[in-house]
Amino acid sequence: MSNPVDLLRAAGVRVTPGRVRSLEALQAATQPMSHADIESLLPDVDRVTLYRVLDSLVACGLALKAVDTRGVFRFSASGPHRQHDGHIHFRCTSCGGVSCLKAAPPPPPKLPRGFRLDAVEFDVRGTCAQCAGQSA
Amino acid sequence: MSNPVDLLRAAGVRVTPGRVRSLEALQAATQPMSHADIESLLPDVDRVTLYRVLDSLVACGLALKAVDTRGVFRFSASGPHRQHDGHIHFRCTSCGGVSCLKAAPPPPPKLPRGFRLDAVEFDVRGTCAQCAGQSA
DNA sequence: TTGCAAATACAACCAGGTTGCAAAATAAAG
DNA sequence: CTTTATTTTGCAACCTGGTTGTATTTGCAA
Repeated sequence: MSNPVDLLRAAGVRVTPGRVRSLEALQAATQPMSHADIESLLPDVDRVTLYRVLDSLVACGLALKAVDTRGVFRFSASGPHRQHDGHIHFRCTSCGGVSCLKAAPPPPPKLPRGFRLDAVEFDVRGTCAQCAGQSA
Repeated sequence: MSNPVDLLRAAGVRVTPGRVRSLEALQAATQPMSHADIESLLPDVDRVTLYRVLDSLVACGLALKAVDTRGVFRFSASGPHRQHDGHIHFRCTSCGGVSCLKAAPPPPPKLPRGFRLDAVEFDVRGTCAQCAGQSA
């Protein structure tokens, strides 16, 4: 049951063409996509509507939002099993690719009084085997 | 020898008022600062000049540039003491601010064969005490 | 002191993202 | 199948952070 319509219904939000198509696009993607990426895939969806659709998907937990190194937001479908929670990401600075490492992330540190924890992200940056081989 | 003028000279770049004052501001700061933060501290420095000054400091290794959770660039002095190396950053998803936690970062994980490590970043995201208090 | 490369100020511009509001569409009740 | 309350869409305008072009000024080395 991972088809967009059911997911949207289960999340308790209205099922609209824009949401269905955006969610399909996110699910089909192999990398987090920027607003511009998705817009070029769905040229007949209004620019502003797309911003709001993406935010609504994030709000109901069906998508994740993060900033890339240039300060641009990128969105990805957050699968039913929260598959990107609980392990470490390796980001290749050469090809931009993301690999998942098997190792478990470290435990969250203690926070000062009053701080509220949402998420921890352990990002490891470097050069992946392929790119390292090519430059050698 | 950590005064701005000497640092700039040692880095082989021209010593200008804008660079000296910006570097002083970065050194005095306890957190990475956005362009807007620095601008409000140095109101008589031109906006565009400040952008170029900050980029020049990054280019010659005297400052570090990173994006916060809202996609805004933040700058910090990369002193000889590398004060932002060796501890964890907390990024507030509400105000975009960055705080330094006392805890030491976890050791880097083992990488698959052929992968080359450049840097690890342990990012903790959530709501800082100030923002949490306001929303309550 | 002079000459020139590098830095500054200012205006215009650009990209990504947000806001306000009228018109259209969803989904639930009758 | 209608009606109705509420969301969502589409469009225009707007905002913030950041960049580019260029004439003028400044740092600094000869």
